[in-house]
Amino acid sequence: MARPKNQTARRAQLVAAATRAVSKHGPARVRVADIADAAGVARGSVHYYFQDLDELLRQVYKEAVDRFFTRRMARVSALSDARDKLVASAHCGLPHGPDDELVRTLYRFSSDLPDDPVQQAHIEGLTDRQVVLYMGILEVGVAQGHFRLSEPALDIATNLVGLEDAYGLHIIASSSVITNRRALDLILGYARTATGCADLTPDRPTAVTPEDPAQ
Amino acid sequence: MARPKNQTARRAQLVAAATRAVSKHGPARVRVADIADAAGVARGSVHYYFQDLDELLRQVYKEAVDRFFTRRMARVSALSDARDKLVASAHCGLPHGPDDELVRTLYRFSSDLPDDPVQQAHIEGLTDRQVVLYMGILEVGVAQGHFRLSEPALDIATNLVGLEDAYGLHIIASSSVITNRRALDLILGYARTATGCADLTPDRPTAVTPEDPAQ
Amino acid sequence: MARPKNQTARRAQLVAAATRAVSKHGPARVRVADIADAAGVARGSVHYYFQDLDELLRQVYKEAVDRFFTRRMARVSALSDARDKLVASAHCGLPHGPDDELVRTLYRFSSDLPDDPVQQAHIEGLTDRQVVLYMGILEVGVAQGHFRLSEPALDIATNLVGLEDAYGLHIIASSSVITNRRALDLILGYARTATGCADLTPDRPTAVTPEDPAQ
Amino acid sequence: MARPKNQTARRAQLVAAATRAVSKHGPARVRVADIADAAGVARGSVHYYFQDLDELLRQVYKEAVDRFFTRRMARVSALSDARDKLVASAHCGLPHGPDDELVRTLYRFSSDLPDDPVQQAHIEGLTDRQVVLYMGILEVGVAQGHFRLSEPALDIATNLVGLEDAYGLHIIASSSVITNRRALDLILGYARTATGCADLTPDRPTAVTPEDPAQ
DNA sequence: GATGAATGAGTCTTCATTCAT
DNA sequence: GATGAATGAAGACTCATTCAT
Repeated sequence: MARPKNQTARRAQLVAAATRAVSKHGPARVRVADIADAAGVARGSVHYYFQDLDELLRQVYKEAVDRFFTRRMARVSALSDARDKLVASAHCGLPHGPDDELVRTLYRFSSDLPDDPVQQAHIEGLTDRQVVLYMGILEVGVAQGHFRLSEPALDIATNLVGLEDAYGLHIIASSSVITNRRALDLILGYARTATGCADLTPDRPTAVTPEDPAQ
Repeated sequence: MARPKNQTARRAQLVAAATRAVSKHGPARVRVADIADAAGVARGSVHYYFQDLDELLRQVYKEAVDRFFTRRMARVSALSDARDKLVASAHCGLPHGPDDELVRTLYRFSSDLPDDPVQQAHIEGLTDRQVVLYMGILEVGVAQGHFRLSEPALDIATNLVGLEDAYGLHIIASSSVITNRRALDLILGYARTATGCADLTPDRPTAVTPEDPAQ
Repeated sequence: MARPKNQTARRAQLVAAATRAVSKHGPARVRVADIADAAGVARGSVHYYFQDLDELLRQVYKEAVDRFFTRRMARVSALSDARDKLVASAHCGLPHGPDDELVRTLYRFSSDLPDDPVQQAHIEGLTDRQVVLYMGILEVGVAQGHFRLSEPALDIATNLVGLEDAYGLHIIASSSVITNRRALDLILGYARTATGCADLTPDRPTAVTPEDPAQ
Repeated sequence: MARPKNQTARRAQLVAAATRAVSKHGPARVRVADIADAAGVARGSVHYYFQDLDELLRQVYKEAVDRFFTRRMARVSALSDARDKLVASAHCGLPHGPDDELVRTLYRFSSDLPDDPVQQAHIEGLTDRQVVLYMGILEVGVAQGHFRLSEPALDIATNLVGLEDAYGLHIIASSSVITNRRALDLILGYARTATGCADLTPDRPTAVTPEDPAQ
């Protein structure tokens, strides 16, 4: 709580603006001017709150990772049936579309990590956390008697995350073949095969609010 | 043959150098100086052979895509058993390791596509071609009686390519969890499940030279 | 008394802080932030009391000159024997050491006079006043029968001031050769030669407080 | 000789231009644009030859010190009579006038040395070398029977250098009192007193070219 | 054919100054 | 009275591109 309240709010505003700007231009090409414009402030103001562009970008990345994972966790843990959990997890692991800024930003960073090992560790951590999430879901599903795994749980979980990653990139890139819906079908198709559970369908009724409007 | 012979050789040399440079710095951060240094020529020479940096980068991307796919096609079509084909395809769709310049360059581009729609079309095309390749393999496998598909061939093929993409990115990023070997296991694990064919193992004897030294 | 009392006190506080800051960074490199920090006030406050940085710096210079000369005058006029006067004057014309902020500030300005002719006049005035001071001492010494001048009084006085200037700069620059003590010896050596008075020794008993604690 | 000839020439040209610019604005206020303008080149060109402004400024300082001392050494060693040597040394240790760029640059640096200890060592070295020069002259004069020293040779030499420093600063600052001629008189006045040699006059015939046109 | 000197547009960054509170 | 958030002008530095040789 060292920072006064306004400082924090302004920084958050700039991080949000920077996220939009990175989503659009990528971390390697984004300019301070892009961020300032997106935030509606003068260029000098960016440096009033952040030492330099790198510090701001690191913050953008860190928060994107956290928000992305937090969002999923909240969605998944609100459900009890493993089948619901799995479908929900797949659903919100994928970008809504080419304009999903949060996920888009994440992908932009993924191929442009500077030599900073800290940042590289972050991305590995994100993947690991997702794998662990799916592992838990699979184990719950087995315990509930819904799933019968054809491969080790770790392998299935890893593959699910891998497919999400890959299709997410396509969705972000505005692929005409892989849309959000098609990606979900493909992932659940694999999930059905790997768990032997035919109930894993995209339109599986979800108990929670299907879309978090505040994000 | 409008271009003189030397012209062509020099351009190829520069494209090769640029590929190395992009592999290292990414297309958004690579400098003309990096490329000239990598090629062992003067800076001005780059513009003697290419209108501007963008033209060179486009060429780098185009050739990387072509070489990547050509490599796989050659490997796969040299085999006749669909099981061999599938294992070989998976094998050479993955980067050897973090230093695989060709694949690394491809991934670098994937998250940094400029607004150029032509280049965006290219990457979609690459994915499509790979999917078609796997589709063919799956159909041959069915015809040969080795495979019994649990999902539509298109879906399986798409998933296989997706997994390759995802794990390739991890390998390139020097992930400690997903190595080339682990990725191959995971992909073949899925392939076995989806085709019902237990013969799809990483060490499946390959008839061709296991490693092409020239890239 | 147009200015309210507090106003005056605050300005003095800022001038003192600015003197410290200039002593450290030099007038050309000192920043408003340095001064505000040194004074323990907010940055904006500097402009509340001074139109701009230049005005404050001019004030710093003016006061440094005045304080420097006032200090000497007080010391010298408190003594009656011309020999004591001369030794005391030499003593307090030199910086105590590299950390003598007042003199350090003066020297910092000396080589960084802006094109402002007013400020240039100030420094000439300072030198002149010192020369006049020494002239008076020499004449008193002659009258008292202690000194027998080998050159015109003006020349000796000018040379004494010149030597003080030169050695002061070395002391401020942390010279290992020219310390405060060595400088005093050299100056008095010249003074003995020029006045033919062997009594001009550094440790000549001084009747006043040897050190003014308030600056 | 690693650097090609043109590189060297261009760098020298820029150092000369930078010397002029520093002479005018001081090292703390000189801008890259000032230097580029003085050299008649574009701003970017400055960075083509020097890593950054600091590197160029360091070079300016180094060369000014060297040239200044070399000039004196040449003049002094061309004479054999110690009286001529002393007068010549004093003559060319002083700036010709307010526009003497070489000396002006030197003085500009003297009060604005950054925290760089290397540069601080340089200035001490310059003073030391000058003192040694005068020491030699004094000893020769004694040996030739012209001088009879009233103080230790080291003290006289140090004082002579001190006076030169002090008056040089005044000349540079366009003092109306201390001109080149007046400074020379004062210094030689002291020299006559300290050496007991009445022959040390400003207009002492000098055997060499009185002014080096190429500097 | 090739070079590398030279350029200047584009960016980041610093910091004096303003002003609402 | 004082503050510190916010600004924008100024300046250093980078680097793609040009061009004379």
